[in-house]
Amino acid sequence: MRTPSMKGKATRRRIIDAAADLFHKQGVQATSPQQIMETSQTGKSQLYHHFRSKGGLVHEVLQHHIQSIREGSAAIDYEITSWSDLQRWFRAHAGLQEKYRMTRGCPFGTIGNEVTENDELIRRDLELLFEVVRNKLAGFFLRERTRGRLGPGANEAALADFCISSIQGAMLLGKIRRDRGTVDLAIDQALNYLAGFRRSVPRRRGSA
Amino acid sequence: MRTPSMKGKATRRRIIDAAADLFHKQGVQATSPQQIMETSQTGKSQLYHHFRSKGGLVHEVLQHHIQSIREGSAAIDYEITSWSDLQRWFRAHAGLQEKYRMTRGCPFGTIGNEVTENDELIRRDLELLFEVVRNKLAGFFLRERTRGRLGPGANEAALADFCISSIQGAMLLGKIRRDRGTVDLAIDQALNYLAGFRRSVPRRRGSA
DNA sequence: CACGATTTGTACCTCCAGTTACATCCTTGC
DNA sequence: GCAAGGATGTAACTGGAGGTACAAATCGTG
Repeated sequence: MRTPSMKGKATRRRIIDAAADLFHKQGVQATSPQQIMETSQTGKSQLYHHFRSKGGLVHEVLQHHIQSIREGSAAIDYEITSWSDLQRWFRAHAGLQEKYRMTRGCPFGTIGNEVTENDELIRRDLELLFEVVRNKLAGFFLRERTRGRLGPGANEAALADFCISSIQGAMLLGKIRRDRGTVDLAIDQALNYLAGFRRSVPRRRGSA
Repeated sequence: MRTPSMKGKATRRRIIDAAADLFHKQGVQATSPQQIMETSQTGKSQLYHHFRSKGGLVHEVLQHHIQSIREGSAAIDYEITSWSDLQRWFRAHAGLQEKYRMTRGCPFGTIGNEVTENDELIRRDLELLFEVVRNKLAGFFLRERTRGRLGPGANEAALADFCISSIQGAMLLGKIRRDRGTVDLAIDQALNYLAGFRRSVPRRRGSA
């Protein structure tokens, strides 16, 4: 495996995409090599040529997710620069879920849920993934504070975590109930809470 | 199977307890009949004598959870009659998680996350379970409103769902990070939000 | 105690997840 | 245009998940 070549990279990519979708749909445990092969139109040899094992594939899928978030090519936009962006970020999750007729949860949460005491490597991948997300959100809150648009009494990381865990809980409940209304309501409440920290910029006059 | 007898009931109970714990620990998919047999000190014949299939066992485990919640014998107390009870309810979840060294999530959420489009029966069980929980919480909020201790602008069911999804999200993130601090912070924020709806009872004077 | 029903033990079976081995076909850099 | 090694096809293997069959034991009730 010295120079990975075009065709190879394409195959590898197809496998990752297929696996990511299947993991999202039914979780890691419930997804067999067979299904991944069929969905990605590949054979067993490709699978094990490009990836050490199923666990290795999970790792690569998560790395791919992380990369997508970082470079802004993910299904959801994590570049938040305004409160309405934040709203959009929340609502995009509900939209994603609806796209799958409320039968799926969060792609990351679904995998995270399956982590056990023995999956230390996967757990760390997920930890990193959620840290990237948190940083995106916390970055926004920090900028808002800098501009005087954020009230006191909460730190940025905590607010970011609140966003993440709210959306995770909402999507889980939404999937169990197969009901978008549940998700929308939960999002409304989260936004409601966050709005409490919002400060309108004082008319430019007294500096302070 | 006309008259289930003492010994039989005990065995059945051991199996359900073992399965519930294993499902909580590692999820349904990752739990094999073998493991359930070992943990519950039973043989394969008992398993399939008392339960139709693995799916049937999952169903019975969930029914057992529902029953436990209803009759107040669950690991967590759902009888909420005061705001401090509500606080305790939240914190009990963090406590439960810590008991397992932050390696597990919520017993119900863990199963719920594994539900797919094809598990309609299990999904319904979980839907019911979460409705029972919601009713417990909503009941409290309703009583508070009746007594004039709840501000306007939110309905009881929505607040109850907010509690549930907050705790679900928090426990998932806590498990991924293996960090209780995350959970505690998330709970603080949820309580913070809820506190905004709390009204102190007006001095008993003007009726209305 | 006898009898039928319930409970348990033992053995077996099928299927497929997950993986490896190896041969063959392609790519591509020189 | 030809090696070197990357990409793919085919076959096979192991282990265990999930479940069935049936006989033996045990219970509990008249």
